[in-house]
Amino acid sequence: MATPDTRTQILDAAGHLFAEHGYRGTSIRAITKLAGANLAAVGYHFGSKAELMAAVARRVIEPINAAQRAGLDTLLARTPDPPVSELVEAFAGPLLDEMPAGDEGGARTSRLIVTILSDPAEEARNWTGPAQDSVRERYLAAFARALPGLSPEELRFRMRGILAVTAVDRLQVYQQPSPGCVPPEAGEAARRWAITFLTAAMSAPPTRT
Amino acid sequence: MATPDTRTQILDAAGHLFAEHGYRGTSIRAITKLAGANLAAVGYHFGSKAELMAAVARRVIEPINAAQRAGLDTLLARTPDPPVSELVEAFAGPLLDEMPAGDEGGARTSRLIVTILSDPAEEARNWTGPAQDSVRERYLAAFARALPGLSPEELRFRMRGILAVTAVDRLQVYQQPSPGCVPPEAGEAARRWAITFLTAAMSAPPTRT
DNA sequence: GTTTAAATGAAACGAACGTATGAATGAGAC
DNA sequence: GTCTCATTCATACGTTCGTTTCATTTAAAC
Repeated sequence: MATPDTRTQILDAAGHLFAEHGYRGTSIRAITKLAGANLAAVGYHFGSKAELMAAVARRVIEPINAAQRAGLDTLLARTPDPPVSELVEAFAGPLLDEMPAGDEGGARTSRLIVTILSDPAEEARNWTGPAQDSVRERYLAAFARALPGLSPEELRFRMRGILAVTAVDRLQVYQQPSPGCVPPEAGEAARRWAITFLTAAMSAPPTRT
Repeated sequence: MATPDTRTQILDAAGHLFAEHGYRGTSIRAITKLAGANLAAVGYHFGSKAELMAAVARRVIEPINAAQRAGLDTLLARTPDPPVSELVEAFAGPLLDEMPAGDEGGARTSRLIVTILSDPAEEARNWTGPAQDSVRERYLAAFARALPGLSPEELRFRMRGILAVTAVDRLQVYQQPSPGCVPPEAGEAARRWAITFLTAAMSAPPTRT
């Protein structure tokens, strides 16, 4: 296959290294070395390390956003009031698909998203762009219709719970001790476990006040 | 009040800064400056920056572990088979208590735990010590008795879900747009929301295979 | 008062970092 | 051939980092 251009190679290398060592733990030198490019290539193609990170984040998150949006469109085309379980599937499914358990690339994507979401730097809030905000608001409205008794605040809390469960899936805690013996079908199983877990959680009756 | 000793002042300052800017985003110079101590004090009292982080992590996590352990002891003293809701309360409660929403200190603790759990560095896995492992295994066993149909793998998945929901509570996503208008009672409300959310999730029937 | 050990202070070390600069290289246009 | 412009390259700059060193201070023991 033809080797991709320098810009793409840098994006790939940065995706690997940011996921593995975090934003601050990854140097431009390490990225360009892994990409087989010159040190100055990052400045030339992206402007700065922060803008490179933003490009990496966009490349990871945009397909997820698109799939979430398409899933909701499909649901709403069928009925104006989709059930909770299908909303959960449409919202969490793309997240789980992009980071399947037991898959190396999936673990990397998951770590990358955790890196993005958990970075304390203020600028990290602008890494993802405003596109996902509109998707979230649409799901928020759909969930609000499906869960009429829920206050907006508690609903936001639960939506954040979905994000937490899907994104933090790959944190090492509670992982099987021997990483080598993760069965190959664990990816699909974990996907269904997550849907079960989240559907039950979202469907819980409102907390009585 | 008497000013605490240098060691404690450094621990306090490090707790603030690690939570706010992450491990790599915080310099020893910033810590000692905030603590009003000399730059070399970290090396003298803790040995290195990494060991300082481990001390900070232990100080935050140990009370949570102790409360989790005590809660389970209380439950098991009453009945050998506590219901799921009470197990969730005993396990997640101390986590939520140490990082109440709407409270500045709670937000800091939450961010600190996210920093610890999400740090990609390998050494971060040794920041917390082995004490919490035994607590987790005990809860794992208690949940297994309360949820007899669940496979060990799915149970581990759900336990990780508890951790995710409680720890990631404070990630900015889905936060109210205007941070000033968070009602003061939001802390206690969020606590109950989390218990509701997690109890329903843990009580879900096993995913059919 | 002298001794001793713990604690603090000021200063420096080498290394790694992000970024900027200007020359070299390459391929297509004319 | 030569001009042009996008890209790549080697190199350097200034900063900040964690750590170390060694002198100085402090306070309790004798």
